[in-house]
Amino acid sequence: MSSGNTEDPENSVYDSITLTPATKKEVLKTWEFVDGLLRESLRSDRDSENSVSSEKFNAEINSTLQEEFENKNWTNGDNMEDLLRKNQLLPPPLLTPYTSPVWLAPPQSHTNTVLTQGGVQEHMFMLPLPTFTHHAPLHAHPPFIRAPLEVTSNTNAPFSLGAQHDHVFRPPPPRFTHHAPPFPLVLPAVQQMIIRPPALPAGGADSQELNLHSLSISCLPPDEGICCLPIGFLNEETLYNAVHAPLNVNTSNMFTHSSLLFADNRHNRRVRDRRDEGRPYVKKPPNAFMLFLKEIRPKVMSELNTNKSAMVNTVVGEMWKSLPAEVKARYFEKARLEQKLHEQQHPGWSTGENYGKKRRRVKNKTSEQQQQEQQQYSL
DNA sequence: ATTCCTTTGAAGCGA
DNA sequence: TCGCTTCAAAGGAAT
Repeated sequence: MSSGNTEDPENSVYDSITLTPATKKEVLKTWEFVDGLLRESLRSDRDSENSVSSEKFNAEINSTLQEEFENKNWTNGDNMEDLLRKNQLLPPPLLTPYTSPVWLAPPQSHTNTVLTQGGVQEHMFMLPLPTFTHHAPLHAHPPFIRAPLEVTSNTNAPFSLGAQHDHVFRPPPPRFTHHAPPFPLVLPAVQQMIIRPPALPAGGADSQELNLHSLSISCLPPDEGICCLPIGFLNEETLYNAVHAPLNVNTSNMFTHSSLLFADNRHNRRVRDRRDEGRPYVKKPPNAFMLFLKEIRPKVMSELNTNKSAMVNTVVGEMWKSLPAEVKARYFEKARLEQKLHEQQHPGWSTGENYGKKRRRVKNKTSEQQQQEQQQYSL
């Protein structure tokens, strides 16, 4: 590693790489932005409110899982396989307190047998396996820039679980590699970083919504004459407008049962194109990182005062890698639900249907290859 | 007008 | 099975 003075990050980063003082300054300033963002996020979204959010989130998750179970949408075997496939990335969905696994009693008519760490557990349905619960890592990996890096625990400032799921740790001394990304994150030594995932559900304690990416369950006020007015169809689904009956058509209140509303016209265009061919373009469900990205992007953009998504995504990517597994697990679980929902909404659909539909410019391709591709697309 | 950039994870595809 | 490619989101930048 570098022989630079790690106690003076601004001057030691790094002797082996030529960096102008301006670049160094900019990089450090950038990190201050990120640190400030995270601290502000921690301050503004604190304690009890988030606790309720977590409980709500867990309740919704458990409810959905129970429903899936009762409907036999999946089995214990499926779940175990899924957990095993994801290795240790699926500690239990419950978040606070981090002490006992979640137990869901199966319907009386079922006499399920599930495997636990200690052997066979009968007549109980457990999510997830306690094995993963107890082995969930209790420390965060410090953020790092790029491979090759040896990410080691910082014994001077061990990771600690703060209120709810705040995670405090000290980043390692700043490092550059020869493959530094365009937007390198350089972490000044001894600077403390507080990462807090967005509260779930996004609406906070008072929210009446469980916001899955592909399904927003809206609880309308019980009275006040709100009604759902069918106003058309979108991708084979009825599109409703929530209105004060019988007048006041307000397009801002539109909602639909699924995800096929896109704010970006470019994406709408793609959907339209596919529909014109007789088949709607069904997007693939988002993975865990995409859900995290979608939630935290607005805050990052706001705090960094930039609209450059590529830069923001790089920052969020570093944040994601810094999240402890038990926090990531919430997003993996949410992504799993998204996928289940997607399967139900689009039976028989596979990601292969979208494969190769996007037209990309490809670097370093021969003109012959590009010609072949163009011929393919024109078919 | 269209594609790239940039991230991680899931899945398809060809060898 | 393995390694590579594509696509999910997003919006400014590049083509």
